[in-house]
Amino acid sequence: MKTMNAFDLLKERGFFKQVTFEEELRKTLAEEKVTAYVGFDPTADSLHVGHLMGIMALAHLQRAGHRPIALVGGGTVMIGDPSGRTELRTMLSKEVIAQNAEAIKAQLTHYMDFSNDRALLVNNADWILPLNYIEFLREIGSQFSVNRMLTAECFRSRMERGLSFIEFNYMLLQAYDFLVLNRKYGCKLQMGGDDQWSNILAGADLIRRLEETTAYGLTWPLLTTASGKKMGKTEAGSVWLDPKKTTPFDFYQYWRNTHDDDVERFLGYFTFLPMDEVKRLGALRGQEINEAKKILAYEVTKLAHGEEEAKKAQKTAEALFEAGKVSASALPVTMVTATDYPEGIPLLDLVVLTGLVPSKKEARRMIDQRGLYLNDEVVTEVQRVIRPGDYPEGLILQKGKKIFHKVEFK
RNA sequence: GGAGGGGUUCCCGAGUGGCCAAAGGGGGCAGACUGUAAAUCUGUUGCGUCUCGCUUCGAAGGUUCGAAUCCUUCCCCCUCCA
Repeated sequence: MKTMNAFDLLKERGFFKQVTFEEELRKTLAEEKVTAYVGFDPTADSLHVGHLMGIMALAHLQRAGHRPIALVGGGTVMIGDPSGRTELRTMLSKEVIAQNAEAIKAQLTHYMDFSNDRALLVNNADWILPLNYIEFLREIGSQFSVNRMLTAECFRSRMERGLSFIEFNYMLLQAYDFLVLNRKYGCKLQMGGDDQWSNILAGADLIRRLEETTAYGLTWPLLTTASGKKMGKTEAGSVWLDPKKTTPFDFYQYWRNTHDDDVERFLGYFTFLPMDEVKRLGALRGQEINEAKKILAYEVTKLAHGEEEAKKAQKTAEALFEAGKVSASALPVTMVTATDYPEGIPLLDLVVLTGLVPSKKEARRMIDQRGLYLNDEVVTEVQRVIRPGDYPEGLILQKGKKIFHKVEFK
């Protein structure tokens, strides 16, 4: 089967906002195996949903026969990208960054194949940390015009608030990354969110000047949900790819609750479903679009956590919401040692213990407002005490309509 | 380095001696309505042994019966000048 041009594929799936030399890039992607990279900052020991655009862009490219490089910004993270930020980033220690990079690689392997150098993972700490300041200034710094840099959007917005010199250098380092990857691996394409546009251009320019060869840049639209919220953030914090930080069930639920207007876009970005299927699902209206949401949630969860977990999450969700049954295996569980509470444990304490609410005060409020359920029944008695033996099978606490937590006794 | 302005609860922002756990908005949470959607409406939003107590208004001291509010020192941020 003749595969589609990778450029058209990305464009069709929505990974397209700005691009350099569109036709030329398209041609290159048709004619040769292209090495392309996306950078990820190792600010935490797990990637989260906000990184998924970059991951999927690389994964789609690999499936179209090209070679992705995932660059972990272990060096640049020590500077902090000023784009879209108003504050200096806190600096992490080298050890922590190295650990994070490892964890990130493990997660990336779910999405692409790193065997036999079919995809590469590099850490820019390897070449940025040893840099010599004077040499860097002479080789790289001399190629940049401050006047021009200041016209870049990412700096302009910061001119009013102030911009530290260290942040001002971020662009040079990112450009340098691209140059290094170009020299070492023949990397010709850098991709990123649209906030990265000026940094990507800087890199492509630098390569053109020093290597006298063309390098390309492609950005995708910055991802916000239809309700204008930042992608991947919930009240509970980020939605992580690490199952220890965000359970597969919660992960599934995050996608299951996608806004109607986001469903089609998300299917394009975050699944490998063929586009005609994506369009069909996205066209569903009213109650029917729930089908599309289930498929979205299932597919995305499958990619992140594997088929088994995805099925489990889906089953749990169906049992909970459709059959109204409270049983279910994929819920987060808290174990309570009965012997620690010979008199029984006050429900208020139990709710706090599960992490459903941060304080007893809030637990009280929750009960007052009839927002807490125990095994499907509204809790009305604030002072209720759960005695050992009351629920030998364990019990399920529910906060509001959608948040469930299982408690088991031992 | 000089002059001026400012740091308030998750965020923005009012509050200049007691009526302040601190207006208002945003956000969050819960309820109603629904499709596990959106919008809308209602309630709620420091902690606890909860008609009472404790902690909070950049930090530490001080004045006072009483301080977010007054005084002292320190830290940080911004603007203008150099």
